[in-house]
Amino acid sequence: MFQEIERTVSSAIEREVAQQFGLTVKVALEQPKQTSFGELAIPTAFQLARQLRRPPREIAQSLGAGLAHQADITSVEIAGNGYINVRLNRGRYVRSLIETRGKAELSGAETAGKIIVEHTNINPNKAAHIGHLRNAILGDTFVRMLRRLGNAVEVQNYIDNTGVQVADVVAAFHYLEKKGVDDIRALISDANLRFDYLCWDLYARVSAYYKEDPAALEWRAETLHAIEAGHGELAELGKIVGDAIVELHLQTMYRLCVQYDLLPRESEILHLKFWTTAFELLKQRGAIHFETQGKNANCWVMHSSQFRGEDGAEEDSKVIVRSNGTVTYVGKDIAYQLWKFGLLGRDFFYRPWSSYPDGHELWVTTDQPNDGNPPHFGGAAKVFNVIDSRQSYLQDVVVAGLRTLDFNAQADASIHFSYEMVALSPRTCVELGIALSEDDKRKPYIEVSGRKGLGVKADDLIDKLIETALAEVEDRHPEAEAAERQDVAKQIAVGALRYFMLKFTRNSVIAFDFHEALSFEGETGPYVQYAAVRAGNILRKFVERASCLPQFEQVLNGEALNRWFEDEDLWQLVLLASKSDSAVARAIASGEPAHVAKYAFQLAQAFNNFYHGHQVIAEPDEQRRAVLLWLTQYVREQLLGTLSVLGIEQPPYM
RNA sequence: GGGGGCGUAGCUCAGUUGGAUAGAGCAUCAGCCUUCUAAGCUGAGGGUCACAGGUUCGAUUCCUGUCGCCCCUACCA
Repeated sequence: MFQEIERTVSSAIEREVAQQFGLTVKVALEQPKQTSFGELAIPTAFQLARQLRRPPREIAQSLGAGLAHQADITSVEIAGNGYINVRLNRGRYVRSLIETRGKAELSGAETAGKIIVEHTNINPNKAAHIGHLRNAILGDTFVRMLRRLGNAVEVQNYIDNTGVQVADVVAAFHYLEKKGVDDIRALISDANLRFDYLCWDLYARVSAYYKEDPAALEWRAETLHAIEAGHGELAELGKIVGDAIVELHLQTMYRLCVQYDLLPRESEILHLKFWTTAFELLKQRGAIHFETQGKNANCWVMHSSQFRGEDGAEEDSKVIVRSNGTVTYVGKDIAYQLWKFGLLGRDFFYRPWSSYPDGHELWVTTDQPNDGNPPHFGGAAKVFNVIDSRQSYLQDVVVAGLRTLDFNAQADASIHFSYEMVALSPRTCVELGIALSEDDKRKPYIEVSGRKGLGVKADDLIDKLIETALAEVEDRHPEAEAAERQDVAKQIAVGALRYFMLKFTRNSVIAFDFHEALSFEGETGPYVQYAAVRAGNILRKFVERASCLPQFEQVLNGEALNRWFEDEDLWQLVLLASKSDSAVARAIASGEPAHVAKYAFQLAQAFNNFYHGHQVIAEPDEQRRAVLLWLTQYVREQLLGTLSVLGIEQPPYM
């Protein structure tokens, strides 16, 4: 609704500018600094002042005059040096909110064609940690944002099941632990241990072992070769370990309401010759060269001038094919990126991996034809890769690959949706029993390291959050059934975690702190959930006592609404609540899911304010009571809609 | 050395493409539960927007320089 008005107003001003001054401008609207200035502020006069060499105030006056006759607007004022401040007709505005209730208000897809969002992408060789949570929650929320505005989105979770990290754990099982296929199968099916946790420790052990005995790195090379070839016991082990851990990762993410459409696997990129095809293309185009001397001798490399500009030094070149003939991750990623845009001329085979409880099917790539009827995957118009900012160099290489192959439009449509890492606060390290040097203690944060086994596992954190939430729930609702309390605690825990990961903007390093993450007060997910629960309680209790809600559409006409919404607090609340889609649109434009989180918090805060200032059920005036009830219901719906964009559920009680 | 990011209240962070009196949470202090649940609300204190220049009607925002911190610069990803 708000967006509609914004569009009307900005195009009206654009028309005025064209008519009066013969100029074409794009009018951006602002929110006035103070609510008393009105609902919309137009700064266009400042923009034109320079070009027209006239005082901004004068221009504003002349532009504003053209707006005044609009039915949705009650007044247009020129303020300050040249702002045009617009006040909306409150009754009309609220009336149309009541009338459009329930009708979907899609503001139009941002992109024509399919959008692929790739996120999570955890190496399937150990348990997920909090850094992976940030990736998945950021990616999943961005997907929900895009879908909310009507975009067609496909979610892919790329599985690097043939890379060095998997190879290291397989080598550890085989060479260090002397375990075979049957032993590993037994470990995976053992209900008394967590296979991904076991691999977490094993990965740290083998990494330390390599450091002490570099000759053992031969194991890695051997294993990588076997996995790439797809034959022998090492390859078999790789498959078993990878699949088992992928399933555990999916379960972890599902706890946080994160779902995927497709698991594209690196093994198929190799076995279906995706890489071979891409390799030929890259060679033909001269995108990569075979190095005969220097430190990269016998490797196929991409010269840094292609992704770093002309002055890139020779030694900054990126190895695509190693001297032993195996492909690096980047090489496979170029092939994958080409496939995402439908540029490779090849496709995967697919089979269902599993079904989510809501019936949604998750597919995985295979190298053999299968039964079943997979949807059409790939062929996107735009691709978002949710990958941490430390890998921006590699993402540049991938895009440079596309560009060298003359796929410029697709290179431009390849977006590295980057975010900063999740590190640990020194205080949290101490709590975890991690020894810190004097230098470390002075640092603002400590980087986690999978190789050192240093970090907080995702499931441990989720468990701890649930435990903390459960204590609160039991305290408040001792009468409720245990299973139900557990569900509520889980919803609160997930709300807290998702909000925590979303409240920071993407390029801010999160210094993870248990104390902060476990907080359910202030700017947190549970705060927002609590506001929604309170709104629900009012409506529920009212219905319990009065049997049903008033017929708002009949009881509340525009004239009455105009009168009741002279109350500034009520008006500001409904206005803010009506901006939820606008908030999502802005957040997509800026690429910041944090903006949606912030909006949710502000709306919850405004409602909590209202809650304290107004008695809804006890309101004696029948019409005013209807206004308050409608407002409660409307805010609740907008709050729940926003929470669902954030992937946060509403508990039945708190 | 090269590339990128950051520096805003005691702490953690927002700040809408340059705009009106720089905001929030936490922490601290002082208040508010016989009410639709206090996971809440009200109020107070707390700022040289790292520093110095520049661009202009106007700079936390853009440019240059300085200082400090972080990441990348692997035949790991």
